[in-house]
Amino acid sequence: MGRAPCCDKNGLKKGPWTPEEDQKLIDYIQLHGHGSWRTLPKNAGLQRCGKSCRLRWTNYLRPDIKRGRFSFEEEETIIQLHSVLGNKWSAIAARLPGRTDNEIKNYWNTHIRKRLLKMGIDPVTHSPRLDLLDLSSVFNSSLYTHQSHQLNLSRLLGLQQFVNPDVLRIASTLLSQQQSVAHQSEINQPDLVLQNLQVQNHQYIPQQLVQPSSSNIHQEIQNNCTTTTTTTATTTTTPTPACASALPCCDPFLNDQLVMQANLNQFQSNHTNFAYQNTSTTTTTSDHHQPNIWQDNNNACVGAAALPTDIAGGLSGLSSNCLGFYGSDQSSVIDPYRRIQVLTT
DNA sequence: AAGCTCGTCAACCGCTGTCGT
DNA sequence: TACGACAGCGGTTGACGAGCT
Repeated sequence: MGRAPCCDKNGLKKGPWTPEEDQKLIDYIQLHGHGSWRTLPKNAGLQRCGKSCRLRWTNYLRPDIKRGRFSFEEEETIIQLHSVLGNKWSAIAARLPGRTDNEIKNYWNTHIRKRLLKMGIDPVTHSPRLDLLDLSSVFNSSLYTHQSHQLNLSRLLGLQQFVNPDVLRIASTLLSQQQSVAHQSEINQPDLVLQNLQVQNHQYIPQQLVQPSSSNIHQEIQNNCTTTTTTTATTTTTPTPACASALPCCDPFLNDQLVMQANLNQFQSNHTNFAYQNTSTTTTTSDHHQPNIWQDNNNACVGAAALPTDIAGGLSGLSSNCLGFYGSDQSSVIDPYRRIQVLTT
């Protein structure tokens, strides 16, 4: 049983604010400041709870609030900050003058999050959702040489920065076992292996896709969100529960998975190589005429050009959008727009 | 024109952290 | 140290409008 809602007490009013109520609140705060929100509504002659007054003021009536659509720069900032801060909306809002946490949260959930999903990017981790990919496409393509029924181990090793190392180890073990069995029985049947690998890889986060620790913001988050325990033997840093959402993890959003799987299926049928399709694009982060990568899936593939060829080839059956977006260097993780610039100059 | 679906966003709910006693 | 009051935060809800059939 949670605490009773404060507005249920004393029959206080709920729901949308009227212009008269707004004016009362504005007048009172301009004269006296908000002081104690608990006592404010009574003093201001409002039939509202203090919580409701505070929310109305901070999210709507405050004079320094900037209203209207988010600019491209604001959107870019939100994405960058979210990649580091996670769902710390108030922390993000603190770095966007005139925007409230509520506004940013709404904008994220209704605009940005959907765009990322459409591109095959996990909006929580800001990394490609490899856990949703069909690994059979990997093993049925260039990783697995059909003629010889042998696994291309060099290419498999090239995957290690994207795939759970345990999965790779199991993959190499099982496939080598299977190769010997298949060789004996002349049966090539990787299905059981792939089923196992798919499950194993489901929760894995590629390490190089974790944000770099060089930025001040990231350092701040590390300071805020981790507890360090030192023993005589080791020093371990663990995320505090409150900050778990800010750290890369795979959330089980089933709807998201359905959306992304649909997109990945589309990508697998539409994109069979990593060649950058739009090399004429030249852009800078300060150029207001730069193409909006959220609106163009092909533009989001630019990072793939920088992938090592063995990896790119090995992943030819995977979503080029997923891998291309962040590429393989750290800068692209924190700033996808700068990534475009780097690759096109 | 009516009904339906979907997107948007203001507002609410409940939990957590902080501070004073 | 324990407890209560309060402020703030993040997730969720629901009203409303636009677009579609």
